[in-house]
Amino acid sequence: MDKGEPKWRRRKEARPSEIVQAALQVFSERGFAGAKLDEIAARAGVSKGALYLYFETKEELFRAVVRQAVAPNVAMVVAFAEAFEGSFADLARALLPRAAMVIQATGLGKVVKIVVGEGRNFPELARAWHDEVIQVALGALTRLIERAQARGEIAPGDPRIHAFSLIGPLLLGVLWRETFEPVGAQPIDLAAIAEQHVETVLSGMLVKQGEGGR
Amino acid sequence: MDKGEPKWRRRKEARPSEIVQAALQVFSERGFAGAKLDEIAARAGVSKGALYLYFETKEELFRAVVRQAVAPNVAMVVAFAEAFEGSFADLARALLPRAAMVIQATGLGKVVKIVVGEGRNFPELARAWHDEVIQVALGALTRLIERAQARGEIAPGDPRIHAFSLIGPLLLGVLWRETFEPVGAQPIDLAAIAEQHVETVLSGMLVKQGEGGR
DNA sequence: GTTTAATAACTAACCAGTCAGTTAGGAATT
DNA sequence: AATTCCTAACTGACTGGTTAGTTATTAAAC
Repeated sequence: MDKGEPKWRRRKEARPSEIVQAALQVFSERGFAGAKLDEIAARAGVSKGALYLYFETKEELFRAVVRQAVAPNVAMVVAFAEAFEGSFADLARALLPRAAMVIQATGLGKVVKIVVGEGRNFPELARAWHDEVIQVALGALTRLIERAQARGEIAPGDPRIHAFSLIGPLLLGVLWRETFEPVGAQPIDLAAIAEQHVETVLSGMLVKQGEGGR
Repeated sequence: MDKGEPKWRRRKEARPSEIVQAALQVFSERGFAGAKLDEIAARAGVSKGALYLYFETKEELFRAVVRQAVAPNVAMVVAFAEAFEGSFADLARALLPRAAMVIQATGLGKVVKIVVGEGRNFPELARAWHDEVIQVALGALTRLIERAQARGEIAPGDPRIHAFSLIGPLLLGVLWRETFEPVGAQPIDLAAIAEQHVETVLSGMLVKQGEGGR
């Protein structure tokens, strides 16, 4: 035993992002408390000890996951929305399906689940997510709604609740897929939710005739 | 040390419900994995060993919590909805605020969080919740929507997605309160969400004029 | 006196974080 | 160009604390 491959290589630069990538996977599959550092290390191709050369604690590793793997995607969607020229209705019709896609492609839904489920036991997780994701995304959407209200385009009412009205069902769809489909629930199509719900929320669920508003 | 109070009493009938009650509290506060059986036992006024006289495992105890403490409340709301005489619009206007109230009063939101967050690691949790709560509630709502569609009262489209459109924002509100308010997020009023969102979803978010549907 | 609800001390397993030791790989020396 | 030295990236066995589940024993109740 001599010449062959070395047991490991020194790759100070590449490690952190590889570890973060592996951590995203394992956190997604097992949640925060359920994720084992040994498994993260194994998937990143290093030993557990190496993790501690780059990240001080498990929580700090999770924060790094949020910052490097999640926040950029959110920023992209927000930038798209803020650069959008056209009516709010058209923006909404473009935004929801796009958000649905990004959520599925990035495994963002799984991280949401972690934060929701373990926020109570690990408040730092909830705070990091709130500051880096929610504040940014929901804040941007709320401002867009306020502007559309000022233009007389959409109905009065708390703009933040309007934002909830828009994205709530999408989130429900995400949680449905992640939580109940694996145990036998009837599958649901996220893109279909996005499409139908946008039209519902923009023009209403009631058939137009005498009825209308309250 | 003799005459005085006995160290404990045999109360075969009362124990199970007391334990379930204590378990609901502790599960709510700490999540499933985070809840310690010692703490549940302490709050129920028994030792950990006594738990195992009535429940085989931690998961079975959780199922009992769902069945005895949660399902009856859901059944009540469902019964109310199915007995309702009147338009779907009026039913929705009554149902959402009522659901919001029940959720807050019973701590149901906290259990939702557990199921969402830990369903992946403990599939039995997700299955129990799906079978005893989701199937019942969402099934009933979907049927009500189908009937309203048949009467021509509400717009065509997948009735299940319509149901998502109705309750999604409320769920988002619940998760918001439970997850982000404790770490400094701007508070939101569940009743206000219910009220505004029902009107939004029934008659639409757009101001009526040339716009309308797509 | 018998039964059994209930206890308390126990075991076995798990896992975040530590640390003493190992080895890759570049720098200095020949 | 070959050899030696040095450092820090990396390993993997270990520790300490935690907790679901078990069991030998005790005492309440009839």
